[in-house]
Amino acid sequence: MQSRPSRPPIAFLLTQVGSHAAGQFAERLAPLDLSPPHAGILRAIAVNAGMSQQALSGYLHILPSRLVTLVDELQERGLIERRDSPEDRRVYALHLTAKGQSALEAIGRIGREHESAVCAPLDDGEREQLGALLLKIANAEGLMPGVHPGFGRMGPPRNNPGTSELSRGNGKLRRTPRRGK
Amino acid sequence: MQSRPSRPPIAFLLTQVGSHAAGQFAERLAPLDLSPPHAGILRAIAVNAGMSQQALSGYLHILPSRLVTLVDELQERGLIERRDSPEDRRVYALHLTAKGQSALEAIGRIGREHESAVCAPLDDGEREQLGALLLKIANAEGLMPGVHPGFGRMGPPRNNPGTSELSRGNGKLRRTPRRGK
DNA sequence: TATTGTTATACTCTATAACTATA
DNA sequence: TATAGTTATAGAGTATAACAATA
Repeated sequence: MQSRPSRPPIAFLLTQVGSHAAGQFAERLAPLDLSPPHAGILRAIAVNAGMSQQALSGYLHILPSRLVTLVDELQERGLIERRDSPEDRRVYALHLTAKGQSALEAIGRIGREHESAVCAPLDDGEREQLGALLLKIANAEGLMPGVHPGFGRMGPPRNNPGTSELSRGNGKLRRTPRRGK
Repeated sequence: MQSRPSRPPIAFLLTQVGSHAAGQFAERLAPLDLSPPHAGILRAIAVNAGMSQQALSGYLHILPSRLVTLVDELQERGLIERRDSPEDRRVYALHLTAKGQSALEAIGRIGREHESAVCAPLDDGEREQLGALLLKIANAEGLMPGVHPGFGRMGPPRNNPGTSELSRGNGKLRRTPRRGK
């Protein structure tokens, strides 16, 4: 009886390869000085222009409190705008700027590069197979089509923590609240 | 010309499904009050009994400073021992206890459950295919067979942060250093 | 009273530097 | 001087509570 070479469990391979792919994507995004959550936000706003931060929070499963920071960063860099919603003075309507549009296109190019790199060892038939199998699992688990994975910390190598161009930096963002009673 | 239904990019599916699988595994592990890094450490020590914390750090890509805490937690719960190394008084030789052995067996059972759950929507042939395709990518990326993915924060739902049974708790662990000059 | 965006706070993980004991 | 284990500290993500403005 010849024992077939045992393969690692599929669940383990999925976690390992998925985590690696996520890290690679974050690294490829780093030159744009954007993180995966930033990219996810830009994409969501492009698809659904004018959406509120609450809606975005629910869609991307990012907590509202964290969204404030991420949206601030994108706004400071001129990629998105917070416009006042005409009907409800509590909410912001989020929109891409022209600069945000071209950033999104750059992200698209990086995404295609990334896809090629990840799939490099597979031929066309194998890619077709793998896509179908993964989609089957994703559907069974009830995962949403455009909705990202866990963005939180599986990101890029934080080599110089705190030296990022991102992070804080405050120059009058956000609406001025109504004064007076 | 009929457009085929476009599938999400494979890289994206990998990240999404992999992250979800990792989260599920962490949840299944939670009843044992163990985290994925704990499980990885127990497994590594079982395979390579007597290894040092440095070796473990390199093997699992967990920083030595973080390993101290994780090893402390496993030792407090009687799953592993830090034995003095006879040749070099600086290093600890890490060993599983009997309790650690049975914990590892419980982890194995959970791992098999997890594997079944993840692969539930696939038949035997599809599992074979998927395993082969993932392994091809993992090899191309130079990922090590037993070596974990990014354990860091894609874990279980931290519902009551700080109320975990784990975490701190100090009752004389570790060697007493040589006194006197 | 409920909701949107926001601030404040606590905990965890990551990463680096520095320290102690030993080599 | 170099190394193993440890401690200290800073940064970033997660999560919850609370608050002001508005509904």
